[in-house]
Amino acid sequence: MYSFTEENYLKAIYKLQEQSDLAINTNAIAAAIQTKAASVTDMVKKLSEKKLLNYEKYKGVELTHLGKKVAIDTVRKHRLWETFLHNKLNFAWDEVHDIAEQLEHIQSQELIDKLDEFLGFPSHDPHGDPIPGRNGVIQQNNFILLSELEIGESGIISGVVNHSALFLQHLEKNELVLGKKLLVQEISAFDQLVKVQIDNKKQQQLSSEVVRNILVKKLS
Amino acid sequence: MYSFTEENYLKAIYKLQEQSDLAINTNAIAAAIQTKAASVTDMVKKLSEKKLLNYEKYKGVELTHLGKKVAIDTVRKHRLWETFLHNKLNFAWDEVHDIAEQLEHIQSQELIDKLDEFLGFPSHDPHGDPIPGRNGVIQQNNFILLSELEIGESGIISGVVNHSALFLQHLEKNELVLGKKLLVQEISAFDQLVKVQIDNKKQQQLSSEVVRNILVKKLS
DNA sequence: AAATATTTTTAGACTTGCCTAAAAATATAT
DNA sequence: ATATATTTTTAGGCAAGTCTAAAAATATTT
Repeated sequence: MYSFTEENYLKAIYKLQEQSDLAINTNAIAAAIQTKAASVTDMVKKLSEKKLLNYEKYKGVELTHLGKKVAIDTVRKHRLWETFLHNKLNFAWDEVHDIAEQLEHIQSQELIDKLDEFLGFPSHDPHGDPIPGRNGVIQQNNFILLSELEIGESGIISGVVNHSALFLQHLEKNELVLGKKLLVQEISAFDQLVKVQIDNKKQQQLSSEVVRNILVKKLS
Repeated sequence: MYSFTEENYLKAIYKLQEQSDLAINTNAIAAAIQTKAASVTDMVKKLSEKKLLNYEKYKGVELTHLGKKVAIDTVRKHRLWETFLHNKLNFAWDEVHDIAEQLEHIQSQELIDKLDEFLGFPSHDPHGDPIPGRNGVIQQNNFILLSELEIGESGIISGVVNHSALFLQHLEKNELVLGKKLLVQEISAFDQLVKVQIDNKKQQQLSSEVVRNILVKKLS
């Protein structure tokens, strides 16, 4: 139906559109997709002809309803494959992304439906990101940043902002994985280090870089 | 490492090489791969430059050790994915081929190793074809054609020669699936129809087209 | 408002893989 | 052995997707 490359462009534009409400410009797409602005111009013209996005010279692009549908479907496939790799094949959560980047382009609706069922219709991928449904609906999380918790408040680790392998490995090494409960005990006035207690047991100091990249489900 | 297209050429040439000991000519490859002879000439030149096969103008091609290794690895991936689709996702045995044709090109050694383990290191795919090991070794079957059994002999259905969806569906519809025991009871002198008894129960007449395409493991 | 800087697009070229049509080589028939 | 048929290769071209360098448009500064 749509090529590997087309799906990647649509997914990248979709993610840029989510991140900010500004018009999506050529350079931003080029940076996201690791290519050159000139190549992006070529490609958005083609995608525009296929009614996947609206493109006005020098103005930027915007996905059409169809383009958004294709993008979300690609995200769905990506996250289902990540879940498979993590839950069934025991890949660590920092290893699943690159392989899922390839698997997400396999063309077969039936495959995705059966994979979804095999995985037990998961709602979130190994990084806590919501998995869009068949219908394209994405259940919105009400997660907040760990850095937003006040002293005395607690939350369950439910996602990450930074998805880099380096950050994910760092979290894993420090037992900061999905499902852990964190209680904020102290926030240093001097260097903003946050002291948390993990699962009512051991205490740990977290840098502000870390607490700004962990999403938690706040416990009342 | 190698492109989708390169892997497909190598796999096709490998299979032709298995089927007959004749030199593999351009037209045969074109037919196998659904393309034109001129395109094959272009491609075999490139594969030859990459040391994946030996090519002499007007003489045909022959895989190098490296080319054979890549081909067998692609077959391994194909058959492991078919096994996954059938055993885990409940695809029928006639539905797995096309999806596996895509999945076999995913690049990740670790993925294949983990998939293999997840499946319990299967020795055969859903059609009874042997799955090459990590090392490229293919355990040879000693299966024979059902048509080779004499009256009074019996065997376990262990594979098929014809892999077409139509044939596979026909077998499924008639309970002629892997593992069934067949006892040859009668071979018509007139029309060569073979009467078999399935699993010591119901009897059935099989056309010579069918018996020439079923592989069985002969019972002593 | 003019000058400068930045962003975006165009132009032309490259690679991979495919095609058709024509030419060259090989195989087969008389 | 010559003529005919078949197979294979060459030549030239096309589409997708990428690139660099230059031109055009937009944005920013003074």
